[in-house]
Amino acid sequence: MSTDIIPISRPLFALVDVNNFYVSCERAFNPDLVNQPVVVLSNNDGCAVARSNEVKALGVKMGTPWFQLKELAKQHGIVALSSNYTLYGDMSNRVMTILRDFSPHVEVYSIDECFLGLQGLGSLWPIPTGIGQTIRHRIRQWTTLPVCVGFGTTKTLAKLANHIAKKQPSFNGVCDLSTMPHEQFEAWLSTIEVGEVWGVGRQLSLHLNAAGIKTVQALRATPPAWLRAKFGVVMERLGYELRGISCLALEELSAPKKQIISSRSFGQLIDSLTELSESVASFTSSAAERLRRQNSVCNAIQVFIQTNPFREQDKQYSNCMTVPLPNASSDTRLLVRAALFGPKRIYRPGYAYKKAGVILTGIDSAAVHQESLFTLHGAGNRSAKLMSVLDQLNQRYGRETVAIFSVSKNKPWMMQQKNRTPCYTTNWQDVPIAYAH
DNA sequence: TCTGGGGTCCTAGGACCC
DNA sequence: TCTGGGGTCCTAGGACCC
Repeated sequence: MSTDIIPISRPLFALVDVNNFYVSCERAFNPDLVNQPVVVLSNNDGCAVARSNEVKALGVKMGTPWFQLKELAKQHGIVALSSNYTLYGDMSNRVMTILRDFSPHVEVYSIDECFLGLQGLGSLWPIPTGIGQTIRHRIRQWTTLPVCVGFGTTKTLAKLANHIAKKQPSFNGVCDLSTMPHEQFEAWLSTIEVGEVWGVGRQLSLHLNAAGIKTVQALRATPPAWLRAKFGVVMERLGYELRGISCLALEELSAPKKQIISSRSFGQLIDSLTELSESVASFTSSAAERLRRQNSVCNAIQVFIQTNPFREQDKQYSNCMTVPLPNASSDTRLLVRAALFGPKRIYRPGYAYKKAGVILTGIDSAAVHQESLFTLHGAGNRSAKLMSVLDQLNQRYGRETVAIFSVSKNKPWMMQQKNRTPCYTTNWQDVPIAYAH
């Protein structure tokens, strides 16, 4: 069979990935950075979250704290830049827009990665590497960004192909595993460590290695049923995907988020409740903005605070609390007001806080599989009932002793002296601080 | 002394991704 | 001195139901 015609029925995926994305974005607007060793730093200039090839060649790992790099930076003239996420988001949109010209089936996987579904487009793009080079050329020309393209009959294989395209200069940025002769295919897989496979992280690598599975080829040769028995359904799926049986579909419609997190490490340690509350208010309002953008409502906010775990000499403390909203809402003022009960309850004086954040949960009730205390639909009955239960309890035991922390169908409440998260209470004002400990 | 089985709902925690 | 900020999915196990 000729390899340059793709049968209509055959699934084919492409993964397009921008090289060193944040660094490449910075270079687009400052050509002096080209060919220079460059890193982009995280919030507070804490860690290197993007590295140019020159920096990678120096052995700098992703996420290395900047203070550990300063000496190396001085030696090699590494340029360090603070991150500019507005810029990166804008550049990302431009790339995705260009990619939509190549296929109607697009899954934006992350800020710098995109899957294209090419099934049925064989007559339009008979040779995958051809479309790959066209994509590279056009994105380079229109945005200056360098990309690599990988093709495979499953998403996992397309990811792997992209990895090969990046590492092996001979591929010129485009690798097609779908038409590669079998011996060559196996040969490549045998050179790649199992940890490079999408979905195999540090822990799984260790366990796979212990079982004698060290290369991608070895993983591919392992019977999926055995993988399932030993590692679970996720690894089984990976096994099939590596064998060219597609288990992961293209997700063209981005589903609304099931939780929205807003959190930050502080540049300086914070010890006052006032400052903590201000941060929590600002986190909540930015999370609420994202909530409204996806047309969701939220019925519980988790607030968390913690000290700096890296300072082992300090007294450590971390705590969190889930604050319910009886009526689900996306109104910033309501959400902030509710969220502010969190720090009030869990704050302990005498600690130096390093990080805080909020998590909006119970959002988009149709998509949430676990039921929260107050759901948007039918909130009336249930929360009214709960309120009355709580009132009775409060009368009976006194307001000092009762908080509702767990609710299910046939067990409407439980008393809890010392709460664990999530702590649900319908009467924030009156639950004494001690119970939030 | 004997001490079910199948199902649901919920949570905590672990692992992974970029 | 200085150590990111988002997310997802899966599993085990407890509580509860009939």
